[in-house]
Amino acid sequence: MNKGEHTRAAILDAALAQASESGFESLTIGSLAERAGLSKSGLFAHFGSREELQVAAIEAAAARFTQTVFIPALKARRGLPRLRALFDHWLDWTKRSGLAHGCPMQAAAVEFDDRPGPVRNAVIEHFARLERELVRAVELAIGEGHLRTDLDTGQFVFDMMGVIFAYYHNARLIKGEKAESRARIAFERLIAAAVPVA
Amino acid sequence: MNKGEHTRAAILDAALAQASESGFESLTIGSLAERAGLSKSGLFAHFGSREELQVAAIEAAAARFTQTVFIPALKARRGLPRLRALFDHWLDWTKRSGLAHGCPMQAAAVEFDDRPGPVRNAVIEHFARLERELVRAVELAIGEGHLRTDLDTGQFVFDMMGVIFAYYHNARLIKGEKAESRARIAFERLIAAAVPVA
DNA sequence: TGACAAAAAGCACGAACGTTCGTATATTTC
DNA sequence: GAAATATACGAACGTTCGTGCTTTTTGTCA
Repeated sequence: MNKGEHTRAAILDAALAQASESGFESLTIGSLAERAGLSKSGLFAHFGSREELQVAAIEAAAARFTQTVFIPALKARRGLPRLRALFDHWLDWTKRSGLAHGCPMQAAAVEFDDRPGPVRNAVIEHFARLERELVRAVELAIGEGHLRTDLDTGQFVFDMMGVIFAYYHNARLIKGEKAESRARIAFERLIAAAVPVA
Repeated sequence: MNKGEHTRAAILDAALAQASESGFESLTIGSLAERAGLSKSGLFAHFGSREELQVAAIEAAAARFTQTVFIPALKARRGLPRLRALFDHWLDWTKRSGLAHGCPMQAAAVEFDDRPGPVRNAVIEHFARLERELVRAVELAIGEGHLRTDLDTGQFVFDMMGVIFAYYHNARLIKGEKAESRARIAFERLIAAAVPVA
């Protein structure tokens, strides 16, 4: 890896940490340069603009999400076990990837949902891909006979995401200790309602 | 109402609209003054600081939420009908209260969940109150015999919030047309699992 | 209507914003 | 080792940030 690519990666690491703490809007050139131990101009040279930096940060977050949630889940047997693994890894992916202060993707989703532009497009793309992958995982579970053949896969994924969102809200804002157990209960009930009858 | 109180209310109206569009971080004195048709200093005089302005905006949003969601729901019969009314009003409260670009509370929750201070406290207080009220509504439904007596009320509220969050995510970022129908299906399934057996 | 208070504007400040530029220092390539 | 390129820096740009002070306008009420 080049020197340049290396520092660029280090910058994006710092950017993700900062976005996790205080959101993407807080991702200013100055503060990020200080955190990364670079001058403003030195950092700026790696990206053509602040917007490009934000897009790069989104993409880095997406890559890390894939690495932390999807790749490890492939080790589980396809079908329901893999779906459960996806859920498990998703629950604690921020902790596991050093972003303990919150999911940068969710922050970006809320901050940019009404601001058209490249950043918003990147966020939308990530969530669209995520949804596709989840639907596919559910379909695989159906194919394995683990879930009902008449299951509304889109609805299942919708419900699953709701559980995750509620978990993050509860765990991060309210600091509720029951957040995790409640999330697991909710997910298990989703599954219970989706398994074949008898 | 005094002139001062009147303009103060107008400022907070503008603040909520702006927070709905672009989040609380975008709530700068300058841009808000322009939107409200005041000078920076004229607006600033109504609040001692930007932070106080943000807190006031949170409280204004909370008040509007109560006005739009809770108060109208009191017209429904207590118990399950009122719970359904709460859900319905919650789903479209942003549209109904002129904040079509997103729930300012959710924006604040995500932006401030890791930034201690008065703003964060105000957000936490609102959600704590909201949760208490919801739990109470569920308990009322149990008391009326509409829901199971052994229902875990905290879990039910957790699940309900998940549905709402998934709805807002889906409707606002992805612009999914199915968001509302899926939210209703999910909520009805929550209720179906919570009604007394036979 | 005149006096006094309240409200808004005007003006200025230091700091931080994103961005550009010229220059120095590493690093790579020959 | 020399030439070429990559990488980083420091200074400065115009703008906007939040926030003080002072002055002017506007309401309010005796």
